[in-house]
Amino acid sequence: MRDVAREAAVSVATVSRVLNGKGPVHADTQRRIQKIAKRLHYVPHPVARSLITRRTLTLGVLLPDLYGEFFSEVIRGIDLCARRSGYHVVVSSSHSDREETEAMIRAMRGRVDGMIVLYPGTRPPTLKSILPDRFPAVLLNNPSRSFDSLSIDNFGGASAMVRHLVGLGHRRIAFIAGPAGNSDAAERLRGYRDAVRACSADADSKLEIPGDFRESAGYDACRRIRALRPRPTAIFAANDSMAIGLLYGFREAGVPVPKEFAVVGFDDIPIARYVTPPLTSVRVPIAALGEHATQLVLKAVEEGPTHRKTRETLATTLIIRASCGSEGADRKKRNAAVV
Amino acid sequence: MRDVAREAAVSVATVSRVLNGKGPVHADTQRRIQKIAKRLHYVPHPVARSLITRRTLTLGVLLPDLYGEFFSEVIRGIDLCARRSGYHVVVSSSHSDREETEAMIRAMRGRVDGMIVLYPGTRPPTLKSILPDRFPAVLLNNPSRSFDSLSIDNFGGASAMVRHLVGLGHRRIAFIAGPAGNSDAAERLRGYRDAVRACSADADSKLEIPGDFRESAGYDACRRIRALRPRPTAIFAANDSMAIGLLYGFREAGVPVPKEFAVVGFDDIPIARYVTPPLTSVRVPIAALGEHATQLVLKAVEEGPTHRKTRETLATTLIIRASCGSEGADRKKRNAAVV
DNA sequence: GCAGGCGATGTAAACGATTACACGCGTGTT
DNA sequence: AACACGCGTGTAATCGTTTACATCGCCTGC
Repeated sequence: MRDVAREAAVSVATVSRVLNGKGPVHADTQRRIQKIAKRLHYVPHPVARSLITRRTLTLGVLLPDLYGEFFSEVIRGIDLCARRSGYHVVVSSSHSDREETEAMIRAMRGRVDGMIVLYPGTRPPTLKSILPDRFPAVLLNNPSRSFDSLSIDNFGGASAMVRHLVGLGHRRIAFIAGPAGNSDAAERLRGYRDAVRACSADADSKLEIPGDFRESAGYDACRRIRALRPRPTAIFAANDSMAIGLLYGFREAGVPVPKEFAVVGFDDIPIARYVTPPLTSVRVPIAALGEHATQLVLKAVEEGPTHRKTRETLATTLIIRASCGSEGADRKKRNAAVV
Repeated sequence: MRDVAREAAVSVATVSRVLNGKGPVHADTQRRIQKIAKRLHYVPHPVARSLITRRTLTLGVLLPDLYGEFFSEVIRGIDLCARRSGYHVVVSSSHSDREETEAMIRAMRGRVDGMIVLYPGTRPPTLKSILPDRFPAVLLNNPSRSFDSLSIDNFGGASAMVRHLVGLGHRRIAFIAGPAGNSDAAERLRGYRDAVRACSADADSKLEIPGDFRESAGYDACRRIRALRPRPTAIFAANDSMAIGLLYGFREAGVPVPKEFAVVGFDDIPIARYVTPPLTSVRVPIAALGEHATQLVLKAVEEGPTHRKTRETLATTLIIRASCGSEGADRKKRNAAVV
C-alpha cells in the first residue's frame, strides 16, 4: 500500500479511501490510484484490516459428527448465503461431546464475527460463559434464551406423518427412535406420540423401538418388529437411514413392503427415492436451514448490540412414495420422471 | 494484555513470552502471569497475532459443487487433521466454474496459510497467476507441475474392476461414463478401456454410454443398455449414483440383477451396501484423501520455501458384493454382519 | 473583501500482539 | 579484580491497515 501511495504521489490515507470508496476523493486521483494498484497487483491485507475494523468477515460453523448428506447441504446453504454477503466460513465438524464443542468455540473467538452452532444434544453448550456478551450466534435445533435459535419442525413433521398413516387405515404404528439425548430424535418421538394419541391409534410402549439413526439400527429392528404381537402394520423410522436399513432387513427376510408393513422415514435424503420400494419420508429443508441461519447471524452482526433475539421454526413437507402403500403415491410415482 | 501486564507489574513483552512459552522467564513470574491471565479471562487476540507472525493458522479448502457423501468425508478428514495441528479450516464449496473458483482463491489470499483445491475439470485453475509464488497449496485429483498434488487412483481402480468382471467370465462389459471434462471420469474411462484391451474383452465403442454421475443418468442408461446387440453381460457405472439409478431402472423393468446383468459402481458410497442387490464397487479412501492433503499442505507451510513439491496417488480397494454375481461375494455377504 | 463551508488531502494515532535489542545483575573464569 | 556470559526483563519498533483531526485552497454568499 505504501508503494502504491508513493507511486501515485499521495498518502496512504488517500489510497485507503479510494480502496474503500469512502471519504471524498478527486475523481482523477481515484482513477490514478486504482490503475496503479492494479498494475502493482496490490491487494489489501485482510488481517491488518481486521485488526483495526474489528471485523473478520468470517462466520464460524460448528457441526457435530453427522451423517453426510445433512452436513453438506447445511454447509452449502451457509456458504452460499455467506459468500453473497462477502463473508467466509470456517467450519469445525465432527464434534461428539460438549467439551470438544466448547473448546472449538473458544478457539474461534476473535476469528469470527458470528457463529452458527448445531449441537445435537438436548442441552446446548454453555455459550454464555465462553462467548462475549451479545455475541452474534444462532443455535440450530436448540431453543435458547440467550441466543438466536432456529429449528426444524420435527414435532410437526412426525405427527403429520403419523396422521397420514392413520389416514391410510393404519392403527398400529411402530416407531424406531433416534439416539437418546438427541434433540431431533426427542422431538420426532414426541410428535409420534402426540399424533398417535390424538388419532386414538394404538399407544403401546412396545411399539417404540430404540435406535441410533444408523442403518444398522433399522436392520436390527427388523427382527424385533416381526416378533411384536399384535403385529404393527406400519413402521415409522425416525430417520431415513434406519428406514433403509429396515427395508434391507425385510428384503433379506422376504417380507414384502408395503404389502406386509408400510415403512416410512424422516429427512428425505436423496437416496430415499431410489431404494426399493421408494421411501415415503418427511422432507427437511436442510439447505434452507443453513441459509436462514446465516441470514440471522449476519443480521445480528450488522445490527450489533441493538439486535433482538429471535426464535424460529422451519416447516417440513410430507413426501409420499410407494413404501407406505398409498395408492395415490403409487400411481403418481409410475408416471413421474426420475429426477 | 496490557491489563495483565499492569496487574502483574511486568511489561507486555514478558506476558507475551509466558503465553507463548518462548524466551527465558522466571518460573515465579510465569505462574503469577498465568494466574492473572486466567482471572482476567484474557485470551490473546488472534488477528493481532497473525498480523505480526504472518501466520493465520488457517487452511483454505475449495470444493466444487459435489455430491454429499464425498463432500462431508473429505472435509471430515481435513478438519480432523487440521485441528490436530491447531489449524482452522475455511471452506468454500459449490464452485461450478473456473472463474468462480479463481475468485474465491483470490478472496482467500492473506487469510489462509495454505490451500487445498479440488477442481473437477481437466484443466485446473491457473493458480500460478493468482497465488504468490511458492504458496503452499495442494491440488486434489489434478496433477500439477507448480503445486503439490494428490490423486485417487481412478485408473487403477477402474481397471481392477474390469479385471474382476472378466475373472467372473464376462467378456462384454458396458461402461456408463461420467461427465466430459471431469478428470475422475476421464481416468475411470481410461482404466476401463485399458483393462478391456488388456484382457481382450469386447472393445466396442457402443458399449460406452454417456453419463453425468447422477442417478438419472443411470436410470436413463437402462433402456439403451437393453437395446444393445449383442447384449453386454455386465455394466460398470463410473460412479455409484449412476449404478443405483440403473438398478432402480432394472427393477422397474423387471430385469433381474445380477442374473441378467452384473452391475458394478465406483466410490463405494455408504448406501451402496443397502441397495438391492448390494452393490459391488470400488472403495475410494475419501477421508484419507482429505487427511493426507492436509498433511501435505501443513508440511509445505512448515517447510516454507525449501519445500519440494510432491505428487502422490492413493490406492483404491475392490469391494465385492452381490450385484456382480460373484458367488464368493454372495456367500460372504450372507454371513457378514451389516455394519 | 471576508467569514464560513466544503472538498481534497496529509499526519499520525490507533488496533493488539511479537521480538530484536539493550540492560542490569549474579556467577564463574582467568 | 576484571571480564565474559547467560538469565530475566523492559523498551520500542513493527506488522498493514483505518480514520479522527488538521490543513489548505477555493468557492460562495453577504
